Amino acid sequence: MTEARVDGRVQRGNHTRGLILARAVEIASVEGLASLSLGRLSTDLHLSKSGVFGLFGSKEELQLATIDAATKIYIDTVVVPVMDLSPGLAKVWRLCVSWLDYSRGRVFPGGCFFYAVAAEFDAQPGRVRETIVALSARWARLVEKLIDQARAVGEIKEEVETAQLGFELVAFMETANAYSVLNDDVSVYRRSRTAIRSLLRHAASDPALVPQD
Amino acid sequence: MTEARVDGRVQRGNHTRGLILARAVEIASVEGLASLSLGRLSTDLHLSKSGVFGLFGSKEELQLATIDAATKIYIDTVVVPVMDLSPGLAKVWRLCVSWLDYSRGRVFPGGCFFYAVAAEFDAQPGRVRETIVALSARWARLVEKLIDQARAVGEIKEEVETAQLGFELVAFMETANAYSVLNDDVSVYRRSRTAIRSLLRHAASDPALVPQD
DNA sequence: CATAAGTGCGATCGATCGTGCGGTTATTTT
DNA sequence: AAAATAACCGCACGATCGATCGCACTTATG
Repeated sequence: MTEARVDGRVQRGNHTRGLILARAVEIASVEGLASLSLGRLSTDLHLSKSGVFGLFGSKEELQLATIDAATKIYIDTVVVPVMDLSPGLAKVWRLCVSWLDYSRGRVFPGGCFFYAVAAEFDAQPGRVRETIVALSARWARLVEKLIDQARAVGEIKEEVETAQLGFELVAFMETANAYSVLNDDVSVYRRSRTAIRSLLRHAASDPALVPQD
Repeated sequence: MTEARVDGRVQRGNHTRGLILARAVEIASVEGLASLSLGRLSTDLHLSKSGVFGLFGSKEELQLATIDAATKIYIDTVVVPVMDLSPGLAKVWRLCVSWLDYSRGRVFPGGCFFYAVAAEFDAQPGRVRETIVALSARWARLVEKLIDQARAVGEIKEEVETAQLGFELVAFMETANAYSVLNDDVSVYRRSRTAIRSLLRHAASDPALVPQD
């Protein structure tokens, strides 16, 4: 504990970076990563524009850092609470419910951060898009991994295609988010749960394995 | 034919507006409506910035006109070719296939125009968002109308919920577009067709009513 | 024919954008 | 103690933004 520094040079920088990114994530989820402006951030946080700029080096680095900050929040909110469950259909269901709760709870004020930035950069080459592509693939792999685990414990029929089921589950989650944000309506999350439950029941070796709630 | 004017005052304006909007929908589908700039459009089309501005009156009017132009293309491409089919499950299927073809064919270079702009403005109040909300609702009503027609001719089980099935169909279409654009991969359209076919077969009073292709 | 209306251009405006430079201050390293 | 490093600021730059003029030209309307 003797080596613990109360407030060092780098510590202070990281703290400021955290403040900036917290605001940046909010703005980006509502108005997009392109609307992130140094002037706006510096004004909101009572910092100098050059100060904000210097902490990230460029606008693109700021955007990448914002994605990184959102990813940490996303993992903590959606993934971590589910990972200690034992493998099986219920775990797949819990992950979907966790995602829908994350979207409905507006962890990011504009709904799912990644839905917003993916739609924004999906056709614009560059490091931002590459980063989003990688995160999207990572999310798909996680869903498929839990499906395969459920199959491994005999809770999913052998003939079910993992990638196909994963696609369908993700489709219901993302569309619920999109519809809910656009129409400012939370009732669509019920529809999404219904659809997901139906999907899992059809895939299950025993329909009773899918939780009710 | 005596009253045919070669190039009148209003005609000329409408022609120029058409040229501008044709470029505008391309840009907006890739970079978003916010990236539509008067300077960019005027440079691309060899016009003056004030000339472009004067034809629309404001940036917001340009954005709304762009949405309107995209809507016309969308209806002609996706909806019209399907509307003369006789009501039934096959018509629902054809509409979905038509939409997937529209997305895959990159009628707009950035994929579905409305997916892009909806994600961009879904959390930003204003006339643009209101317009998108109305168009989204119109699309959902169309899908539901065809489902109800199919039920009326006895091709869909009575217990199937129209709005629920509509949500699920739209989810598979939109997610295919999103995934395809982000990953520059067309194989996901096969997945989407498989998912939609499965949905319709489960809803059908007789599974054989759903076309193979 | 006279007048109104619309297209289109050039110039210009205030604002905002990302970026760079120089300097001050506090902290870490040598 | 000296030097190096990083945070942070004030200032200014070139570029671009949406918007507003005045003006020339063409066409529609009375």
